[in-house]
Amino acid sequence: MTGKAPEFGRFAEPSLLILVSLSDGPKHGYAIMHDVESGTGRPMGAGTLYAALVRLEELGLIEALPQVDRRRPYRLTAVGAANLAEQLRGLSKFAKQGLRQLGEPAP
Amino acid sequence: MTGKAPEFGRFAEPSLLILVSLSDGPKHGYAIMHDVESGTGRPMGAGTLYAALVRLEELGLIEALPQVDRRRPYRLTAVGAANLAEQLRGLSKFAKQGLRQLGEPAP
DNA sequence: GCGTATATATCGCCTATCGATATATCGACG
DNA sequence: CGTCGATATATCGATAGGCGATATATACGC
Repeated sequence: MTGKAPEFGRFAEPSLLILVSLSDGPKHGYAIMHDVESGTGRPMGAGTLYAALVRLEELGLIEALPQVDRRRPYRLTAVGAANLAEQLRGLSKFAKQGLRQLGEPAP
Repeated sequence: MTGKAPEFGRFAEPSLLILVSLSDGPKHGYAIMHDVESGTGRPMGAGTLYAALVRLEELGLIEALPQVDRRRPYRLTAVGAANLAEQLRGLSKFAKQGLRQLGEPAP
């Protein structure tokens, strides 16, 4: 090893990170950025964030709330919350299955 | 529900799906394809699969086993297994957190 | 008034994903 | 024995989306 932690292109899926951040309650972009960063240890680029917000809003998974000062808060829609829950359940099941197959003790 | 489940571009991350499939034991490409498809309900394109296999082998996460007839089996390396386990643990934790924040009962 | 943190927006590069297509072999079945 | 569908791998072109850099503007501390 050369000292650098192995970085094999880990799971990112920014949209999902954003949705989870919003599941905590409404937030504006900059707050989401920091929330995600503190949760995953790695910063999400502004480009990634705002582009993803636009896409998520177009899909109806999140919606904009009235702007306060410079802040443009978003919140999960009902559809977004339902969709997120479904994905997370699948994800959790998927992770458990993988860990089981690896012989890891179930958390 | 109106019958058809909404399909908002769900979590895919083909590489991870492949690694999990291989955590079950060595498999060749075609078998992985069907394994993943039966696990996720959606087929993985051949292009995605074979390109990902090349990448994963280059990264040392999987390795090729001797060819049998037309089959080119792969298996997880120790590094691959360790890396996969780490990612899955993170994923599981992430999913749990999200579900908790959504008010879903812990599975 | 100056620098730093907050906050949003946009641009271009580049990688990975996807669907389609090609090729070849095997087994079953008439 | 011929052909059809399943098995199996390989490769190509189009495109979306992630990433980092950059721009802009305001608020706050000092």
